[in-house]
Amino acid sequence: MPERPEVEVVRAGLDRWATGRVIDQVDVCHPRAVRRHRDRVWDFAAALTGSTLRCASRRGKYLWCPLDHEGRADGHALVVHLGMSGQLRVLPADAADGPHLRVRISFRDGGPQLRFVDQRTFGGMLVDELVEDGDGGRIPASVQHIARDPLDPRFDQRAAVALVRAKDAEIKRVLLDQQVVSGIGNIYADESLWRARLHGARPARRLSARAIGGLLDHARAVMGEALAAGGTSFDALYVDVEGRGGYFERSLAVYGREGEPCPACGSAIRRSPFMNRSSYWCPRCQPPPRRSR
DNA sequence: CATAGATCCTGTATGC
DNA sequence: TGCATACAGGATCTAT
Repeated sequence: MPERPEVEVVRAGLDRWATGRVIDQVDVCHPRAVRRHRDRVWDFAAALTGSTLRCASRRGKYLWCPLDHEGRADGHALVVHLGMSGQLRVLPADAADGPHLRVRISFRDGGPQLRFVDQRTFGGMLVDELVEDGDGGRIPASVQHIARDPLDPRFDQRAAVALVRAKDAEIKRVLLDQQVVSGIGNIYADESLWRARLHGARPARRLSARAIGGLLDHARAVMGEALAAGGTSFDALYVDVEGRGGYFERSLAVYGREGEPCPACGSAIRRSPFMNRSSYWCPRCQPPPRRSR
């Protein structure tokens, strides 16, 4: 469930179900799920066993829970990225293994397990060192490079606008660059661009600061609305920790709506190839720059 | 250094 | 029915 609203829904569920629980056993069912955990000296399961999970945090699309050992912070965290198809599920210990179970975490209290399920295995988990984040907080070293998202109270919009304008690339590509602004993926990029009446192929450096500011405002608004609806779920692949989908799919204006009328002007929504997937846009509200599909 | 494109997977939907 | 192709909520590595 991969963009900021969906990841935040998962974070809240993780926080509610896992905080304060002591890990009893970790089973890695597919080694690829743990490929980013590079510390061979301290293997993934051993690093977690006996630790207590602290409250769940998030930066962009990354989640993590700091670890306590024997009642004190040990300077590490369990980090999770859902990738394209990852789920964190809270399931009773006696529930059957689903088809794409990658990691199972059991707790000392014998209560519901935390299971990482991931069809395409682009997601993963690791135990990583916590470092200073420059704002008085702590963040996993592997998440340091991720920018704040537009809904983050510490998001610096002026700085983000300047960063966007400094990029020599199409605006959609910049919007998806997690080091510039985080949390936005293919759905909310297209929805934000539509609301801002900008075509994704417009060069970022030729947009005014005002236009980029407006675009970020729309990104913030659409992701806020999506979060309130529990996120966007096209199918059972994208669910919260208790297996429930979100309802924002029916509020999407353009994403996945090729041929359907634009909610603003009625023109047929277009789809064009973009980075091995698709962009959806309205030909009248979002005129493409010349020499673009 | 910065950017565009290919790549890692597994499954479903669609067309011939 | 069988098979081939396209496509999917992402990040990262690689050529240029």
